[in-house]
Parts: sequence; structure tokens; C-alpha cells
Amino acid sequence: MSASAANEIRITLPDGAVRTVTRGTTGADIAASIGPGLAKAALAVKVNGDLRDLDWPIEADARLEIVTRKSDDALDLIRHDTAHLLAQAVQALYPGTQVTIGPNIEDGFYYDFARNEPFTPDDLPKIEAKMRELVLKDLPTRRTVWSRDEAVRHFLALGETYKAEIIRDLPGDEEIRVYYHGDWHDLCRGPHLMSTSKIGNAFKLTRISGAYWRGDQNNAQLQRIYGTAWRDEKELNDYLRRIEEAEKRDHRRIGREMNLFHVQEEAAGQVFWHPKGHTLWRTLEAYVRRKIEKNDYVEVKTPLLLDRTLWERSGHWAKYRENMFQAEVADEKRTLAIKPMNCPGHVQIYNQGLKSYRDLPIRMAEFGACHRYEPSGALHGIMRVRGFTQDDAHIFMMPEQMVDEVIGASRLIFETYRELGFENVQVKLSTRPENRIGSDEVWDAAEHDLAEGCRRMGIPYTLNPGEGAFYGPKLEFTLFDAIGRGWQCGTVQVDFNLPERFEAEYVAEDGTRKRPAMLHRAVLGSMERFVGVLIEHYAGKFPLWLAPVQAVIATIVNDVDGYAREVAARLKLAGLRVETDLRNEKINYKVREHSLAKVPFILVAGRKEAEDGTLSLRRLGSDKSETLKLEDVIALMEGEAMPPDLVAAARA
RNA sequence: GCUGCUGUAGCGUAGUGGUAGCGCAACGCCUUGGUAAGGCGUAGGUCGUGGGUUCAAUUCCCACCAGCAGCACCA
Repeated sequence: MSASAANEIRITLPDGAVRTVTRGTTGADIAASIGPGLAKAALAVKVNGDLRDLDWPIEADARLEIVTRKSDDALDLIRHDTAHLLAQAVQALYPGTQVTIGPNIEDGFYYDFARNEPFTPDDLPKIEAKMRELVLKDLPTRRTVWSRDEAVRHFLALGETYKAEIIRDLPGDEEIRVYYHGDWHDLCRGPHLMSTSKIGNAFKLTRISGAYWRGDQNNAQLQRIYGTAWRDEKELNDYLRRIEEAEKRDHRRIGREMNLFHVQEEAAGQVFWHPKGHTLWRTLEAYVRRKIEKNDYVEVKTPLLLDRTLWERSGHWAKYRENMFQAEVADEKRTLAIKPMNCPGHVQIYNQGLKSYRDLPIRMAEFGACHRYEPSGALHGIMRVRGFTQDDAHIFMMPEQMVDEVIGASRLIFETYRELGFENVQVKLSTRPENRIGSDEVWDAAEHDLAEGCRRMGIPYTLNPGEGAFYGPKLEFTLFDAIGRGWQCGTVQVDFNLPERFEAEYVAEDGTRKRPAMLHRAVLGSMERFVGVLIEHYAGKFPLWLAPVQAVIATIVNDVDGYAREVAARLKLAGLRVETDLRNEKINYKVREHSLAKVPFILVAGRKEAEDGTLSLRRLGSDKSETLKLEDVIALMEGEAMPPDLVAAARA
């Protein structure tokens, strides 16, 4: 091999072209050799799939890809550089502030700072202005490599104790890089854009919050600044519009606008359901009830208030007491607690009378009102509350029936979500935590049964190691709504604890007493939360079968009030939820009002319709109307108002 | 629970050391009008709660409660 050949390396470009260049050539050099346009557009390179700085010397044969603003990787680069820019601006404006970490997150980034004085919302525009100033200065990026000791000493001398801690904790073989943007520098793995001007102007600081160092409540609380950054102004504006759209779907807002429910401070974390909201609730409940009846569940109702001794026996008193509401009465010495879960109650019912293996499995369901003292900061509308109703069930069975029951419960969950309009569902298997009860053999079997159930159903799942409950492993079902947000709702959990503690038994085929296995399972999870999810998923525009008011009959003149009432009566007879609007208002006004109230059908009745026995039907979201015979309206609406499970049954 | 912010009529908001306005909604009257806001009028607030400062507090201070954003939590 000649000396020159030893100094040459082969670079393969994405189109397959191969270039021979001198060892140590950078991505910038190669981009320049391809063309001046690309040289200008280049932000970074990918060397054998790894993102690198443009000036990173390439030392061996490699596949190389030039990353421009159009590349998928550009956003990550821009966001991370913006995070640095934020830190640089903050340290320029607020000397003495320590930097910690500043990772990318979905749609943006954040940076955590240690500073005694808190940031206020007024600081954001100031910081942002400073950031734009730094962009205009076009500060060049310079990468340096330090020894560990040198870096630690350096950052400690600067008073950057968090950075020093981060460096100390880096794996031994990791190269310690410090990036300079002009005079300012930060420890960073990179890569970075070659100068601050490459970031562009499409960024915005969005909010401030507290955050614990390393996410641990026992550590110091830092101040986090969130921001978003995009390739260009258009992308930024699209994003801001998306946020606005999401705000419009907010169930708290729609709940108020559609008069579904309210909350008030005397009952923090609990919901006052208004007639319309409760109609929605009952419709959903009736649907779930049909589903479980079809799946051979029995429904029960158990007490809300149970004696402390029962909770001691179940283990909740020891493990869950801080989250339980307690009640006392003047005349009695006993302490009662409001149930945070339904399981102990269900085991009490199971334990009434001796069960045979022939009775199993017993699938015991309850729409159980539970109360948990959730931390005040966790409360959120009707999504995270202190008083909620689980569509709960416990399945008592022989251990060998476990896989079938896991499959049955999972199938019910998938089917329900699909019928309710959620196609995309993900499953997680949470396995044994550090702190647990039960032998390894029992855990092995339970984890196996959950996994086996998924496998046989052909549903993929991801592992969530160590995240199981202390009493058993679980499957968690996350559904994705219309704007792509995930909601963990359903769960299937194995429980070793309760049957043991309450000494549940069944008589086996051989006449011996055996302990049944138990599965907890919820489909919607919390009714309150699920109604919230439905509101946000549909943005309040519910499918007809769920809509609290399915149609309003709006009159044009008072002469037809009688006809409108008659129509309403006929529709009600057909099982439809309708209201009349006989007010002395113009039809424009009525149409506007009921459209804003998201009523699926407006049935307009004027003189013509009253004479012909017809209605002018206008669908929500349409500006057209069509005139139909009353019978046809009823037939049409009856068809569309059929709940999805009944539609499926009718088709079968 | 932690950090920050907020709390004025049902909702959305203005405002001030001298006991409060506006819009929408509500209610009443007039208008009976063909598919997204007709007109006029009336009523509604101990300005989150409790203390303090002051001649005087909705306004300033403190505490508490609740809400919002995030963190932490989420059997």
C-alpha cells in the first residue's frame, strides 16, 4: 500500500457515488466539493448513520449523508442548538445562574437552570430577545475535547457544580466535549450547527416551571424553561395553531360550553354531572353493561365505606393509607375508610358460600365509585380526580384458566376501543418491581400468562420492566385520540395478594380446597376520565349515539309549535333524545345557537313542513339542508343512533 | 406535595387606596322572521376565604383555599 493510498479514504454518498478523499476531510469539505448550494445548505453530516458536526474530520471509509434543513434530523439539530442559545442568553442576562441539562422533547426542548431568584413570565420575552440578538451575531461554533479532570476542575471553578457532577458521572470511555458558541461554552455531546445564525428565527419560549434535579423529588428544584423551535416561521405558526386547536378541544372548556358538568372548590377533584353530561355518562355505561353481559360477567355493587380492619387485612392500610379518605362517627369508635378500589369488596362477595371449580371463572363487574386522595397538583378537570367510577371487574379462576381470561379481557378492551372510535392502541407489559410479594415462580407464571395472552392474540407489546404492582404484573392499554395523544385507560392485572389475604378458596375436582387466581381488569378505566377523553377526541362533536341531545326541532313561526311538539313526541317514542326550540327567535339565531352547542341534527319546521308532515334536516358542520318526511327522519336517525355494539350485532 | 402564575356576575374580561364597569348568556316587552347573532329594556357582584396595615382595602401585606402550567405522584 502506498503512502498516499494509506492517506485516502472512500466516502460513499446516498446515491451510491463513491469519492476518494484525504483522511481527515470534513463533511463541509465534501458538501463544498459537490456544490456551493449544498455547502451553504449543509447543517451537519451523518457518518455511517451517526450525526456529526460539519467540521468533524472523517478518519476512515464511511457512508456519508449531508444533513440540510429539509432533512428529518434538522429539527433535532435546530432544537438542541436553540436550547444552547437559551442557556447562553440566560447566562448573559442573569449572571450566577447555573446550567444543567437541556434536552429535546416532542415539538421543542427545555433547559433546566439553577438560580435562586425565580424566572417570571416577563423574563421570557427578554430572554427571547437576547437569543435573537445572539443569532444575528452569527457566533461560530467550536468543538473542543477535554480531559475529565480538567473539565471537572474548570466547571467547578466557574461555579457550575451540576455540570461538574454530570461530567463525573459520564461513562469512563466517553469523550468529553465542550462546545463554544462565540465566547460562551457548554459541555455537550453534540453535534451542533456551525454558527448561531443557522438556527434561524422560528423559535419561541413557551413556559416556565419547576423541575427536580434528575427528576427526583428529594433533589433541589431547578427552574425549567420550555421552548419550541422549527425550520421556518411557517412550521412554527402551524405548531402554534395546533396548540390552539388542542386548547379548543379541552374537555374543561367544552364541558362548560355544552353544559355537561362542573367542578367547584368545595368538592375539589370531584365532578358535578349536569343532565346532559350525565346522559352521556349513562349512554356509555349502558354500552359497557351490554358488553360485559355479553361476555358473561355478573354485575355487583359493594359498599363505599368499609371498616379499617378490612383495609388492614387487604394490605391497603399499610400500603395505600395516605391516599385514602377516612371517616369517623361521633357515636362509634371504629374508623371507616372510603374505598379507593373495589377489589376487597368483590372478594367478600366471592367468599360468600363455597365455590366449586365448576363455578369458575367468575367474572365480577362493578361500576364502582372510588375515592383517592390525589396530590393537589395532579388534579386536572375530570381527567384526574379524587372521586371516580371504575368500570372494574375481578375475575376469579383456576390458575390454568389465566391465559384464556387474559385473552378474553384484552379482546374486550380492543373491541370496545375500536367501537368507540379508537383504532390505534398500544400495550405495555409491566413486570415485577423490586418491592413485591410472591415467589419468583409465581411471578414467572403470571408474567408468562400475560405475555402468552398477547402472543396468542397477535398483539404486540412493549416491556415495562420493574413497573408492575407489588401484588402482580399487569398489561396496560394506551389508546390514541384524534390528535395523536395517548391515554392509558385499560388494564389487566394479576393479583397474588388479595385471594391469599382473604383466604379465598374453591373446591377442586379432587375435593381439595384451592386458592383461586385473580385478575383485575378495567376497560375504560375511570368513567370520568374516559368521558373526558371522548370529549377531547370528538371535540364535543359526538357520534349520534353518544350525543346528549341528538336533535333540536326548531320552529320558524309559532303557528307550528303544535307540529314541533308532535314531532318531538314521535322522535322520543323512537328512543331519540330531542329538544324543541319554540322560542320567538329567528331561525338564523336558532341555527347558530344549536350549531355552537354541537347538536348533531337541527330539524327546522316552518309552515311548509307542518303542512306536508316533513322536516328540513340540517347536519352539524354542514350548511346544506334537505327536506324529509317525518318517518324518513326517524328511520335515518334511528339507524345512525344505534350504538356500535348493536350495529355489530345486527350485522352478524 | 414542589416551583411559578391566577382568582372581579353563569361565562369572558376592564378597573381603582374613597364600597365596581363592559360584552355574551339570563329575564321581560316588541318583532312571527326560511337555515350561524333583530330591537328595546331589566335584573344580577359583601371583587376566592380569613386576618393585618389604614380614617378608609376589591386594590397594599400575611396566611389559607381553589384553579392554571410544569415537575413529582398515578394500585
